[in-house]
Amino acid sequence: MSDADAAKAYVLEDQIGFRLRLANQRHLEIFAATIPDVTPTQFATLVKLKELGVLSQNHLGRLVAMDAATTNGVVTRLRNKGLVRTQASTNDLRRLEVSLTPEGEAFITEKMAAAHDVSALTMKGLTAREREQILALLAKMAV
Amino acid sequence: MSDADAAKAYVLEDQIGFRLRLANQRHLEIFAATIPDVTPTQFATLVKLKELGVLSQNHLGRLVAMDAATTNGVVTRLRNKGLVRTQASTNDLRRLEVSLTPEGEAFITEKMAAAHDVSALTMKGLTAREREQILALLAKMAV
DNA sequence: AAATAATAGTATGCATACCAACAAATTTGA
DNA sequence: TCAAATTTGTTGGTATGCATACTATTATTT
Repeated sequence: MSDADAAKAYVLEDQIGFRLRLANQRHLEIFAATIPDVTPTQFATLVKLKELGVLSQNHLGRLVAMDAATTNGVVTRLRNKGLVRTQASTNDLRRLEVSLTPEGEAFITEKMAAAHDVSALTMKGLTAREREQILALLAKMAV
Repeated sequence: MSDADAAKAYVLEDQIGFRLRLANQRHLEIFAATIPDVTPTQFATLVKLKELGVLSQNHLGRLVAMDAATTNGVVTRLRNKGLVRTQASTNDLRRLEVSLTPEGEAFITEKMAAAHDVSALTMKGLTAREREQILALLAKMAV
């Protein structure tokens, strides 16, 4: 193979998209084993509500980086689990205000340590320095 | 906040799972804009077929890191697009042999440069050194 | 040879995740 | 003021991605 061809070789396993997908798969697996009650997206939604209190559904979705359609489904499932409640806004009749139920509050508080474990387990094979590096590089990439 | 509490702070945006999800979102967006005809998973499947020729459906799925149910759907869609064909194996009646059609061959060849562009664009904000680092760290993480 | 285990593929259900189209309400601008 | 643009939320469609359950076939073990 000439140098010109070598530069063009496409090795699937070496592509950033493929490796991101594998890393994501691993993280999802660890999350499901550690916190089986909710999904990572659902947990992220609860964390934001815990942090900021009452939020409109769309605003909440933006904070968790989900589009409106996805947010709708996530909120519905959290409501079915009794972790979240919704209420029409009086100020703006378009808005649906989402907030934690007492059960949701208790759940997120109880699972905090487990959530830390998930992050630690996902990066288990990396040194402290490497963990900082990958977090920084991912942030830089996803500007 | 005390030091003990500080050690427990859970900032959603700093978690590996959240950043992986954002990076993946960015990659999917770039891929869809650059190669709108197929998805990253479908493309990966075509790449493996181009590389190895005829493969059983399950084997193909393992090479692309998809479970059997997912692989089934991907192959069905690629077949509907005319890029892939399937044929029952004569050796092993359980097996379904998957291979590229001439259209699939032409497609994957034609889109090779674009696929390289996707990877480059996804890591656009990183230096050459940083690109190597993130690829190495992701591989190390997803052992 | 018969029973058991393992593998390949299919089908269904659930959960993201995005797009596009739509209706209702609010904000903006001429 | 009032029409246009924007925002909010919903719905339907498509595509992973996993779990589970099931059939058919092949391999292994007794």
